[in-house]
Amino acid sequence: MHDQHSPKQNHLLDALPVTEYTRLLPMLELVEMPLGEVLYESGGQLKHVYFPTSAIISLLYVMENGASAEIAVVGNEGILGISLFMGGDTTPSRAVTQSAGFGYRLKAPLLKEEFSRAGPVMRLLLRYTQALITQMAQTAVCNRHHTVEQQLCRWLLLSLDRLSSNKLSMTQELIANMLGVRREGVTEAAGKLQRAGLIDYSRGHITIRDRPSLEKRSCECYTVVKTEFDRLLPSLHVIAS
Amino acid sequence: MHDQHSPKQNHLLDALPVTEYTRLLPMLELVEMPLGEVLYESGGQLKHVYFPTSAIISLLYVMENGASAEIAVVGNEGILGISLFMGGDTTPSRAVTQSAGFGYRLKAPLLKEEFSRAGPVMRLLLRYTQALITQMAQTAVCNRHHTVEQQLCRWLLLSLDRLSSNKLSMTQELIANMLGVRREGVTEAAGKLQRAGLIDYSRGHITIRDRPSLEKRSCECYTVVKTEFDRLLPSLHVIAS
DNA sequence: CTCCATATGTGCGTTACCGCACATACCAGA
DNA sequence: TCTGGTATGTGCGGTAACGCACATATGGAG
Repeated sequence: MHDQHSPKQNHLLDALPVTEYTRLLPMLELVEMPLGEVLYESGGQLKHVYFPTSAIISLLYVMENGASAEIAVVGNEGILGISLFMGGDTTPSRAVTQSAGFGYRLKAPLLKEEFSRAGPVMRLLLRYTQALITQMAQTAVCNRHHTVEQQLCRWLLLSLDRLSSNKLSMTQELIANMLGVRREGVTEAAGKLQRAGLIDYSRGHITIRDRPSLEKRSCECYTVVKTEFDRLLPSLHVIAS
Repeated sequence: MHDQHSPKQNHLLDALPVTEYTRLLPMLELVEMPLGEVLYESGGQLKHVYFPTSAIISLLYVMENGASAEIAVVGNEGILGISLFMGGDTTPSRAVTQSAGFGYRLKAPLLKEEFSRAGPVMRLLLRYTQALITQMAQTAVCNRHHTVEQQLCRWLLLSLDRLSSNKLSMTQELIANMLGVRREGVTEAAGKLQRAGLIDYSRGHITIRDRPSLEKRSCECYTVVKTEFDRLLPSLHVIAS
Protein backbone atom coordinates (compact mmCIF):
# COMPACT_ATOMS: atom_id res chain seq x y z
CA MET A 1 0.00 0.00 0.00
CA HIS A 2 2.61 2.47 1.07
CA ASP A 3 4.98 1.45 -1.66
CA GLN A 4 2.57 2.40 -4.40
CA HIS A 5 2.93 6.10 -4.81
CA SER A 6 1.06 8.13 -7.36
CA PRO A 7 0.62 11.87 -7.78
CA LYS A 8 -3.06 11.14 -8.21
CA GLN A 9 -3.27 10.49 -4.50
CA ASN A 10 -3.25 14.26 -4.26
CA HIS A 11 -6.72 15.46 -5.11
CA LEU A 12 -5.62 18.63 -6.83
CA LEU A 13 -3.29 16.79 -9.16
CA ASP A 14 -5.92 14.17 -9.68
CA ALA A 15 -8.44 16.79 -10.71
CA LEU A 16 -6.24 18.16 -13.48
CA PRO A 17 -7.17 17.57 -17.11
CA VAL A 18 -5.04 14.95 -18.85
CA THR A 19 -3.06 17.51 -20.85
CA GLU A 20 -1.96 19.44 -17.82
CA TYR A 21 -1.37 16.35 -15.74
CA THR A 22 0.89 14.72 -18.29
CA ARG A 23 2.78 17.96 -18.74
CA LEU A 24 3.46 18.26 -15.03
CA LEU A 25 4.05 14.59 -14.31
CA PRO A 26 7.73 14.37 -15.31
CA MET A 27 8.57 17.37 -13.13
CA LEU A 28 6.97 16.03 -9.99
CA GLU A 29 9.38 14.68 -7.44
CA LEU A 30 8.29 12.27 -4.74
CA VAL A 31 9.48 13.33 -1.29
CA GLU A 32 9.15 11.88 2.14
CA MET A 33 7.85 14.25 4.77
CA PRO A 34 8.88 13.17 8.26
CA LEU A 35 7.09 14.37 11.37
CA GLY A 36 8.17 17.80 12.52
CA GLU A 37 9.97 18.75 9.34
CA VAL A 38 9.86 22.49 8.71
CA LEU A 39 9.06 22.93 5.03
CA TYR A 40 8.84 26.70 5.09
CA GLU A 41 10.19 29.07 7.66
CA SER A 42 8.46 32.35 8.28
CA GLY A 43 9.79 34.87 5.80
CA GLY A 44 11.82 32.33 3.87
CA GLN A 45 11.96 31.92 0.12
CA LEU A 46 9.80 29.22 -1.40
CA LYS A 47 11.91 26.87 -3.50
CA HIS A 48 9.17 24.33 -4.11
CA VAL A 49 5.48 23.83 -3.78
CA TYR A 50 4.24 20.59 -2.27
CA PHE A 51 1.32 18.38 -3.11
CA PRO A 52 0.91 16.10 -0.09
CA THR A 53 -0.41 12.62 -0.70
CA SER A 54 -0.29 11.00 2.71
CA ALA A 55 1.33 13.72 4.84
CA ILE A 56 -0.47 16.55 6.61
CA ILE A 57 1.14 19.96 6.96
CA SER A 58 0.23 22.66 9.45
CA LEU A 59 0.49 26.33 8.66
CA LEU A 60 1.56 28.06 11.84
CA TYR A 61 1.99 31.68 12.75
CA VAL A 62 4.64 32.10 15.39
CA MET A 63 4.72 35.24 17.45
CA GLU A 64 7.58 37.21 18.90
CA ASN A 65 7.19 35.64 22.32
CA GLY A 66 7.21 32.15 20.82
CA ALA A 67 3.50 31.50 21.16
CA SER A 68 1.98 30.03 18.06
CA ALA A 69 -1.28 29.13 16.44
CA GLU A 70 -2.26 27.01 13.51
CA ILE A 71 -4.13 28.90 10.86
CA ALA A 72 -4.78 26.09 8.41
CA VAL A 73 -3.91 22.51 7.52
CA VAL A 74 -2.97 21.17 4.14
CA GLY A 75 -3.26 17.54 3.22
CA ASN A 76 -3.93 15.46 0.15
CA GLU A 77 -6.73 17.82 -0.82
CA GLY A 78 -4.42 20.72 -1.46
CA ILE A 79 -1.14 22.39 -2.17
CA LEU A 80 1.43 23.99 0.07
CA GLY A 81 3.00 27.25 -1.02
CA ILE A 82 0.19 29.36 -2.40
CA SER A 83 2.06 32.60 -1.81
CA LEU A 84 4.34 31.60 -4.64
CA PHE A 85 1.70 32.05 -7.28
CA MET A 86 -0.21 34.70 -5.37
CA GLY A 87 2.65 37.07 -5.89
CA GLY A 88 4.77 37.20 -2.78
CA ASP A 89 7.68 34.82 -3.09
CA THR A 90 7.83 34.36 0.63
CA THR A 91 5.29 33.43 3.24
CA PRO A 92 4.85 34.91 6.69
CA SER A 93 3.79 31.54 8.08
CA ARG A 94 5.72 28.47 9.06
CA ALA A 95 4.84 25.13 7.53
CA VAL A 96 5.47 22.03 9.64
CA THR A 97 4.71 18.41 8.96
CA GLN A 98 2.06 17.45 11.44
CA SER A 99 1.59 13.90 10.26
CA ALA A 100 4.40 12.07 8.54
CA GLY A 101 3.89 10.81 5.04
CA PHE A 102 4.68 11.54 1.44
CA GLY A 103 4.03 14.16 -1.14
CA TYR A 104 5.19 15.43 -4.49
CA ARG A 105 7.03 18.63 -4.95
CA LEU A 106 7.54 20.91 -7.89
CA LYS A 107 10.26 23.50 -8.35
CA ALA A 108 9.03 27.03 -7.85
CA PRO A 109 9.86 28.35 -11.34
CA LEU A 110 8.03 25.43 -12.93
CA LEU A 111 4.88 26.10 -10.96
CA LYS A 112 5.03 29.77 -11.75
CA GLU A 113 5.37 29.01 -15.41
CA GLU A 114 2.45 26.64 -15.33
CA PHE A 115 0.37 29.17 -13.42
CA SER A 116 1.15 31.90 -15.89
CA ARG A 117 -0.47 29.86 -18.65
CA ALA A 118 -3.68 31.08 -17.06
CA GLY A 119 -5.39 27.80 -17.79
CA PRO A 120 -7.04 25.03 -15.79
CA VAL A 121 -4.12 24.75 -13.39
CA MET A 122 -4.42 28.40 -12.45
CA ARG A 123 -8.15 28.20 -11.99
CA LEU A 124 -7.89 25.10 -9.83
CA LEU A 125 -5.18 26.62 -7.66
CA LEU A 126 -7.18 29.78 -7.15
CA ARG A 127 -10.28 27.87 -6.18
CA TYR A 128 -8.25 25.90 -3.69
CA THR A 129 -6.83 29.14 -2.32
CA GLN A 130 -10.33 30.43 -1.86
CA ALA A 131 -11.18 27.34 0.18
CA LEU A 132 -8.03 27.82 2.21
CA ILE A 133 -9.03 31.39 2.94
CA THR A 134 -12.32 30.13 4.31
CA GLN A 135 -10.45 27.77 6.56
CA MET A 136 -8.28 30.58 7.90
CA ALA A 137 -11.22 32.86 8.49
CA GLN A 138 -13.13 30.16 10.29
CA THR A 139 -10.07 29.48 12.42
CA ALA A 140 -10.08 33.11 13.45
CA VAL A 141 -13.71 32.91 14.53
CA CYS A 142 -13.12 29.59 16.24
CA ASN A 143 -10.22 30.98 18.24
CA ARG A 144 -12.45 33.75 19.44
CA HIS A 145 -15.58 31.89 20.43
CA HIS A 146 -15.10 28.20 20.99
CA THR A 147 -13.83 26.07 23.83
CA VAL A 148 -10.70 23.99 23.73
CA GLU A 149 -12.76 20.82 23.62
CA GLN A 150 -14.73 22.01 20.61
CA GLN A 151 -11.57 23.02 18.86
CA LEU A 152 -9.92 19.72 19.62
CA CYS A 153 -12.84 17.93 17.98
CA ARG A 154 -12.63 20.20 14.96
CA TRP A 155 -8.92 19.62 14.72
CA LEU A 156 -9.22 15.85 14.94
CA LEU A 157 -11.90 15.82 12.26
CA LEU A 158 -9.92 18.03 9.90
CA SER A 159 -6.94 15.73 10.33
CA LEU A 160 -9.01 12.60 9.85
CA ASP A 161 -10.38 13.89 6.57
CA ARG A 162 -6.84 14.09 5.28
CA LEU A 163 -5.88 10.58 6.30
CA SER A 164 -7.08 7.21 5.18
CA SER A 165 -7.20 5.67 8.62
CA ASN A 166 -8.92 6.39 11.89
CA LYS A 167 -5.65 6.63 13.78
CA LEU A 168 -3.28 9.53 14.09
CA SER A 169 0.09 9.97 15.74
CA MET A 170 0.23 13.17 17.66
CA THR A 171 1.15 14.03 21.22
CA GLN A 172 -1.02 16.33 23.25
CA GLU A 173 1.92 18.69 23.48
CA LEU A 174 1.97 19.10 19.71
CA ILE A 175 -1.77 19.50 19.44
CA ALA A 176 -1.56 22.20 22.08
CA ASN A 177 1.01 24.04 19.97
CA MET A 178 -1.25 23.82 16.96
CA LEU A 179 -4.30 25.09 18.76
CA GLY A 180 -2.29 27.68 20.62
CA VAL A 181 -3.43 26.48 24.03
CA ARG A 182 -1.83 24.84 27.06
CA ARG A 183 -0.87 21.23 26.94
CA GLU A 184 -2.90 20.64 30.09
CA GLY A 185 -5.95 22.02 28.36
CA VAL A 186 -5.61 19.40 25.66
CA THR A 187 -5.07 16.71 28.29
CA GLU A 188 -8.29 17.69 29.98
CA ALA A 189 -10.33 17.87 26.79
CA ALA A 190 -8.87 14.64 25.44
CA GLY A 191 -9.59 12.98 28.78
CA LYS A 192 -13.25 13.91 28.51
CA LEU A 193 -13.47 12.55 24.99
CA GLN A 194 -11.74 9.39 26.08
CA ARG A 195 -14.04 8.85 29.07
CA ALA A 196 -16.99 9.40 26.77
CA GLY A 197 -15.64 6.66 24.52
CA LEU A 198 -15.11 8.86 21.48
CA ILE A 199 -11.37 8.35 21.22
CA ASP A 200 -8.53 6.26 22.57
CA TYR A 201 -5.44 8.13 23.53
CA SER A 202 -2.15 6.51 24.35
CA ARG A 203 1.20 8.21 24.30
CA GLY A 204 0.88 9.97 21.03
CA HIS A 205 -1.43 7.53 19.33
CA ILE A 206 -5.05 8.49 18.89
CA THR A 207 -7.73 6.15 17.64
CA ILE A 208 -11.11 7.54 16.76
CA ARG A 209 -13.87 5.32 18.09
CA ASP A 210 -17.00 7.31 17.46
CA ARG A 211 -16.72 9.85 14.72
CA PRO A 212 -20.37 10.93 14.63
CA SER A 213 -20.24 11.91 18.29
CA LEU A 214 -17.03 13.76 17.64
CA GLU A 215 -18.82 15.82 15.01
CA LYS A 216 -21.58 16.55 17.50
CA ARG A 217 -19.14 17.85 20.09
CA SER A 218 -17.24 19.89 17.55
CA CYS A 219 -18.18 23.46 16.83
CA GLU A 220 -19.83 24.33 13.55
CA CYS A 221 -16.47 25.46 12.19
CA TYR A 222 -15.61 21.99 11.00
CA THR A 223 -18.74 21.62 8.92
CA VAL A 224 -18.50 25.13 7.53
CA VAL A 225 -14.99 24.52 6.28
CA LYS A 226 -15.74 21.08 4.92
CA THR A 227 -18.85 22.28 3.11
CA GLU A 228 -16.96 25.12 1.52
CA PHE A 229 -14.19 22.82 0.33
CA ASP A 230 -16.77 20.50 -1.19
CA ARG A 231 -18.54 23.39 -2.87
CA LEU A 232 -15.41 24.89 -4.36
CA LEU A 233 -13.66 21.69 -5.30
CA PRO A 234 -16.35 19.13 -6.07
CA SER A 235 -14.17 17.53 -8.73
CA LEU A 236 -11.94 16.29 -5.98
CA HIS A 237 -14.68 13.90 -5.01
CA VAL A 238 -16.26 13.21 -8.36
CA ILE A 239 -13.02 12.34 -10.06
CA ALA A 240 -11.22 10.83 -7.09
CA SER A 241 -10.71 7.15 -7.64
CA MET B 1 -12.58 67.93 -0.76
CA HIS B 2 -15.37 65.43 -0.43
CA ASP B 3 -16.98 66.59 -3.66
CA GLN B 4 -13.91 65.72 -5.69
CA HIS B 5 -14.14 62.03 -6.30
CA SER B 6 -11.62 60.08 -8.29
CA PRO B 7 -11.05 56.35 -8.69
CA LYS B 8 -7.41 57.09 -8.03
CA GLN B 9 -8.25 57.60 -4.39
CA ASN B 10 -8.31 53.82 -4.30
CA HIS B 11 -4.74 52.64 -4.17
CA LEU B 12 -5.29 49.53 -6.25
CA LEU B 13 -6.88 51.46 -9.07
CA ASP B 14 -4.22 54.08 -8.74
CA ALA B 15 -1.51 51.48 -9.09
CA LEU B 16 -2.80 50.22 -12.41
CA PRO B 17 -0.88 50.91 -15.61
CA VAL B 18 -2.45 53.61 -17.79
CA THR B 19 -3.76 51.15 -20.35
CA GLU B 20 -5.68 49.11 -17.83
CA TYR B 21 -6.84 52.13 -15.90
CA THR B 22 -8.31 53.86 -18.93
CA ARG B 23 -9.97 50.65 -20.01
CA LEU B 24 -11.68 50.23 -16.66
CA LEU B 25 -12.45 53.87 -16.02
CA PRO B 26 -15.70 54.14 -18.00
CA MET B 27 -17.12 51.08 -16.26
CA LEU B 28 -16.48 52.30 -12.73
CA GLU B 29 -19.52 53.56 -10.92
CA LEU B 30 -19.27 55.88 -7.94
CA VAL B 31 -21.38 54.70 -5.02
CA GLU B 32 -22.05 56.03 -1.58
CA MET B 33 -21.52 53.55 1.24
CA PRO B 34 -23.50 54.52 4.32
CA LEU B 35 -22.67 53.21 7.77
CA GLY B 36 -24.00 49.76 8.46
CA GLU B 37 -24.82 48.90 4.87
CA VAL B 38 -24.51 45.20 4.16
CA LEU B 39 -22.72 44.87 0.84
CA TYR B 40 -22.48 41.11 0.83
CA GLU B 41 -24.50 38.67 2.84
CA SER B 42 -22.99 35.35 3.79
CA GLY B 43 -23.58 32.93 0.95
CA GLY B 44 -24.99 35.54 -1.38
CA GLN B 45 -24.06 36.07 -5.01
CA LEU B 46 -21.58 38.82 -5.78
CA LYS B 47 -23.00 41.25 -8.31
CA HIS B 48 -20.23 43.81 -8.02
CA VAL B 49 -16.79 44.28 -6.65
CA TYR B 50 -16.04 47.46 -4.73
CA PHE B 51 -13.00 49.69 -4.63
CA PRO B 52 -13.48 51.85 -1.52
CA THR B 53 -12.05 55.35 -1.63
CA SER B 54 -13.16 56.85 1.67
CA ALA B 55 -15.30 54.05 3.15
CA ILE B 56 -14.06 51.17 5.27
CA ILE B 57 -15.67 47.76 5.04
CA SER B 58 -15.49 44.96 7.58
CA LEU B 59 -15.48 41.33 6.62
CA LEU B 60 -17.40 39.47 9.31
CA TYR B 61 -18.06 35.84 9.94
CA VAL B 62 -21.33 35.34 11.70
CA MET B 63 -21.98 32.14 13.56
CA GLU B 64 -25.12 30.12 14.08
CA ASN B 65 -25.74 31.58 17.50
CA GLY B 66 -25.35 35.12 16.19
CA ALA B 67 -21.89 35.75 17.59
CA SER B 68 -19.56 37.32 15.10
CA ALA B 69 -15.98 38.26 14.49
CA GLU B 70 -14.23 40.47 12.03
CA ILE B 71 -11.67 38.67 9.95
CA ALA B 72 -10.38 41.57 7.88
CA VAL B 73 -10.98 45.17 6.91
CA VAL B 74 -10.94 46.62 3.44
CA GLY B 75 -10.42 50.31 2.77
CA ASN B 76 -8.92 52.48 0.08
CA GLU B 77 -5.94 50.14 -0.12
CA GLY B 78 -7.96 47.27 -1.52
CA ILE B 79 -10.89 45.63 -3.17
CA LEU B 80 -13.99 43.97 -1.80
CA GLY B 81 -15.17 40.76 -3.42
CA ILE B 82 -12.07 38.69 -4.00
CA SER B 83 -14.01 35.43 -4.07
CA LEU B 84 -15.40 36.55 -7.41
CA PHE B 85 -12.11 36.16 -9.19
CA MET B 86 -10.81 33.44 -6.92
CA GLY B 87 -13.40 31.11 -8.31
CA GLY B 88 -16.31 30.88 -5.94
CA ASP B 89 -19.00 33.28 -6.98
CA THR B 90 -20.21 33.59 -3.43
CA THR B 91 -18.52 34.44 -0.19
CA PRO B 92 -19.04 32.84 3.19
CA SER B 93 -18.48 36.14 4.94
CA ARG B 94 -20.62 39.20 5.45
CA ALA B 95 -19.36 42.59 4.35
CA VAL B 96 -20.58 45.61 6.31
CA THR B 97 -19.68 49.24 5.99
CA GLN B 98 -17.84 50.10 9.15
CA SER B 99 -17.07 53.68 8.29
CA ALA B 100 -19.29 55.60 5.89
CA GLY B 101 -17.83 56.97 2.71
CA PHE B 102 -17.57 56.38 -0.99
CA GLY B 103 -16.21 53.85 -3.37
CA TYR B 104 -16.34 52.68 -6.94
CA ARG B 105 -17.96 49.51 -8.03
CA LEU B 106 -17.59 47.34 -11.07
CA LYS B 107 -20.06 44.78 -12.36
CA ALA B 108 -19.02 41.22 -11.65
CA PRO B 109 -18.81 40.03 -15.29
CA LEU B 110 -16.63 43.00 -16.19
CA LEU B 111 -14.15 42.26 -13.44
CA LYS B 112 -14.07 38.60 -14.35
CA GLU B 113 -13.33 39.49 -17.94
CA GLU B 114 -10.58 41.85 -16.94
CA PHE B 115 -9.12 39.25 -14.61
CA SER B 116 -9.14 36.61 -17.31
CA ARG B 117 -6.82 38.72 -19.40
CA ALA B 118 -4.19 37.44 -17.01
CA GLY B 119 -2.36 40.73 -17.12
CA PRO B 120 -1.37 43.44 -14.64
CA VAL B 121 -4.85 43.64 -13.16
CA MET B 122 -4.81 39.97 -12.29
CA ARG B 123 -1.36 40.13 -10.80
CA LEU B 124 -2.23 43.15 -8.71
CA LEU B 125 -5.44 41.58 -7.43
CA LEU B 126 -3.64 38.39 -6.50
CA ARG B 127 -0.94 40.26 -4.62
CA TYR B 128 -3.61 42.15 -2.76
CA THR B 129 -5.35 38.88 -1.95
CA GLN B 130 -2.11 37.54 -0.56
CA ALA B 131 -1.91 40.56 1.74
CA LEU B 132 -5.51 40.03 2.78
CA ILE B 133 -4.72 36.42 3.64
CA THR B 134 -1.96 37.63 5.91
CA GLN B 135 -4.40 39.93 7.64
CA MET B 136 -6.84 37.08 8.22
CA ALA B 137 -4.18 34.76 9.51
CA GLN B 138 -2.87 37.38 11.87
CA THR B 139 -6.40 38.01 13.09
CA ALA B 140 -6.68 34.34 13.95
CA VAL B 141 -3.49 34.49 16.00
CA CYS B 142 -4.54 37.75 17.62
CA ASN B 143 -7.89 36.30 18.67
CA ARG B 144 -6.07 33.48 20.35
CA HIS B 145 -3.35 35.28 22.23
CA HIS B 146 -3.97 38.96 22.76
CA THR B 147 -5.99 40.98 25.22
CA VAL B 148 -8.99 43.08 24.33
CA GLU B 149 -7.00 46.25 24.90
CA GLN B 150 -4.27 45.15 22.53
CA GLN B 151 -6.80 44.22 19.93
CA LEU B 152 -8.61 47.50 20.30
CA CYS B 153 -5.36 49.33 19.62
CA ARG B 154 -4.72 47.18 16.59
CA TRP B 155 -8.22 47.78 15.31
CA LEU B 156 -7.99 51.54 15.75
CA LEU B 157 -4.68 51.65 13.93
CA LEU B 158 -5.90 49.54 11.04
CA SER B 159 -8.89 51.84 10.69
CA LEU B 160 -6.78 54.97 10.92
CA ASP B 161 -4.53 53.78 8.12
CA ARG B 162 -7.57 53.65 5.88
CA LEU B 163 -8.82 57.13 6.70
CA SER B 164 -7.37 60.54 6.07
CA SER B 165 -8.25 61.97 9.48
CA ASN B 166 -7.50 61.10 13.07
CA LYS B 167 -11.17 60.81 13.97
CA LEU B 168 -13.50 57.90 13.49
CA SER B 169 -17.20 57.43 14.12
CA MET B 170 -17.85 54.15 15.81
CA THR B 171 -19.73 53.17 18.94
CA GLN B 172 -18.19 50.80 21.42
CA GLU B 173 -21.06 48.45 20.75
CA LEU B 174 -20.07 48.17 17.09
CA ILE B 175 -16.40 47.75 17.86
CA ALA B 176 -17.32 44.98 20.24
CA ASN B 177 -19.19 43.21 17.44
CA MET B 178 -16.18 43.52 15.17
CA LEU B 179 -13.75 42.19 17.72
CA GLY B 180 -16.19 39.53 18.85
CA VAL B 181 -16.05 40.61 22.49
CA ARG B 182 -18.46 42.16 25.00
CA ARG B 183 -19.36 45.79 24.74
CA GLU B 184 -18.27 46.26 28.35
CA GLY B 185 -14.88 44.91 27.50
CA VAL B 186 -14.43 47.62 24.90
CA THR B 187 -15.70 50.23 27.38
CA GLU B 188 -13.08 49.17 29.85
CA ALA B 189 -10.24 49.10 27.35
CA ALA B 190 -11.26 52.39 25.77
CA GLY B 191 -11.51 53.93 29.23
CA LYS B 192 -7.94 52.99 29.97
CA LEU B 193 -6.74 54.47 26.69
CA GLN B 194 -8.72 57.62 27.38
CA ARG B 195 -7.35 58.02 30.90
CA ALA B 196 -3.87 57.53 29.49
CA GLY B 197 -4.55 60.37 27.06
CA LEU B 198 -4.22 58.28 23.92
CA ILE B 199 -7.73 58.80 22.64
CA ASP B 200 -10.85 60.86 23.22
CA TYR B 201 -14.09 58.96 23.22
CA SER B 202 -17.48 60.55 23.14
CA ARG B 203 -20.70 58.87 22.09
CA GLY B 204 -19.47 57.25 18.98
CA HIS B 205 -16.78 59.72 18.08
CA ILE B 206 -13.17 58.78 18.63
CA THR B 207 -10.24 61.14 18.26
CA ILE B 208 -6.75 59.75 18.33
CA ARG B 209 -4.48 61.94 20.44
CA ASP B 210 -1.29 59.93 20.63
CA ARG B 211 -0.76 57.50 17.84
CA PRO B 212 2.78 56.41 18.73
CA SER B 213 1.64 55.31 22.18
CA LEU B 214 -1.26 53.49 20.59
CA GLU B 215 1.21 51.52 18.50
CA LYS B 216 3.16 50.68 21.62
CA ARG B 217 0.10 49.31 23.39
CA SER B 218 -1.00 47.37 20.36
CA CYS B 219 0.10 43.83 19.81
CA GLU B 220 2.61 43.05 17.12
CA CYS B 221 -0.20 42.00 14.81
CA TYR B 222 -0.72 45.51 13.56
CA THR B 223 2.87 45.93 12.45
CA VAL B 224 3.03 42.48 10.92
CA VAL B 225 0.01 43.15 8.76
CA LYS B 226 1.12 46.64 7.79
CA THR B 227 4.60 45.48 6.90
CA GLU B 228 3.26 42.70 4.73
CA PHE B 229 0.93 45.07 2.88
CA ASP B 230 3.83 47.41 2.25
CA ARG B 231 6.00 44.59 1.04
CA LEU B 232 3.44 43.15 -1.34
CA LEU B 233 2.00 46.40 -2.60
CA PRO B 234 4.77 48.98 -2.49
CA SER B 235 3.42 50.70 -5.57
CA LEU B 236 0.48 51.83 -3.50
CA HIS B 237 2.80 54.15 -1.69
CA VAL B 238 5.27 55.01 -4.39
CA ILE B 239 2.66 55.95 -6.94
CA ALA B 240 0.05 57.30 -4.56
CA SER B 241 -0.35 61.01 -5.14
C1' DC C 1 14.49 -6.40 33.41
C1' DT C 2 15.67 -2.01 34.63
C1' DC C 3 16.06 2.61 33.85
C1' DC C 4 14.94 6.90 31.95
C1' DA C 5 13.24 10.17 28.81
C1' DT C 6 8.87 11.24 27.41
C1' DA C 7 3.93 11.50 27.73
C1' DT C 8 -0.01 12.19 30.38
C1' DG C 9 -2.85 13.28 34.63
C1' DT C 10 -4.01 16.45 38.43
C1' DG C 11 -4.26 20.21 41.67
C1' DC C 12 -4.22 25.19 42.79
C1' DG C 13 -4.18 30.03 42.78
C1' DT C 14 -4.60 33.78 39.23
C1' DT C 15 -6.35 36.26 35.33
C1' DA C 16 -9.24 37.71 31.53
C1' DC C 17 -13.38 37.64 29.95
C1' DC C 18 -18.26 36.50 30.24
C1' DG C 19 -23.36 37.50 31.28
C1' DC C 20 -26.22 40.24 33.69
C1' DA C 21 -27.98 44.16 36.09
C1' DC C 22 -28.19 48.70 36.62
C1' DA C 23 -26.43 53.56 37.06
C1' DT C 24 -25.17 57.53 34.61
C1' DA C 25 -24.47 60.67 30.75
C1' DC C 26 -25.69 62.72 26.62
C1' DC C 27 -28.15 64.24 22.40
C1' DA C 28 -32.50 65.00 19.82
C1' DG C 29 -36.92 65.97 19.20
C1' DA C 30 -41.60 67.11 21.11
C1' DT D 1 -37.46 72.40 28.89
C1' DC D 2 -38.59 67.94 29.38
C1' DT D 3 -38.20 63.36 27.91
C1' DG D 4 -36.83 59.15 25.83
C1' DG D 5 -33.66 56.58 23.35
C1' DT D 6 -28.95 55.66 22.93
C1' DA D 7 -24.24 55.45 24.55
C1' DT D 8 -21.17 54.68 28.16
C1' DG D 9 -19.58 53.45 32.98
C1' DT D 10 -19.47 50.13 36.79
C1' DG D 11 -20.11 46.33 39.87
C1' DC D 12 -20.50 41.31 40.74
C1' DG D 13 -20.60 36.40 40.50
C1' DG D 14 -19.27 32.72 37.35
C1' DT D 15 -16.19 30.29 34.17
C1' DA D 16 -12.59 28.95 30.98
C1' DA D 17 -8.11 29.05 30.39
C1' DC D 18 -3.59 30.29 32.24
C1' DG D 19 1.10 29.35 34.61
C1' DC D 20 3.25 26.49 37.58
C1' DA D 21 4.36 22.48 40.23
C1' DC D 22 4.45 17.91 40.60
C1' DA D 23 2.66 13.03 40.45
C1' DT D 24 2.11 9.11 37.59
C1' DA D 25 2.40 6.14 33.65
C1' DT D 26 4.66 4.04 29.66
C1' DG D 27 7.52 2.28 26.10
C1' DG D 28 12.02 1.72 24.28
C1' DA D 29 17.15 1.45 24.94
C1' DG D 30 20.69 -0.64 27.47
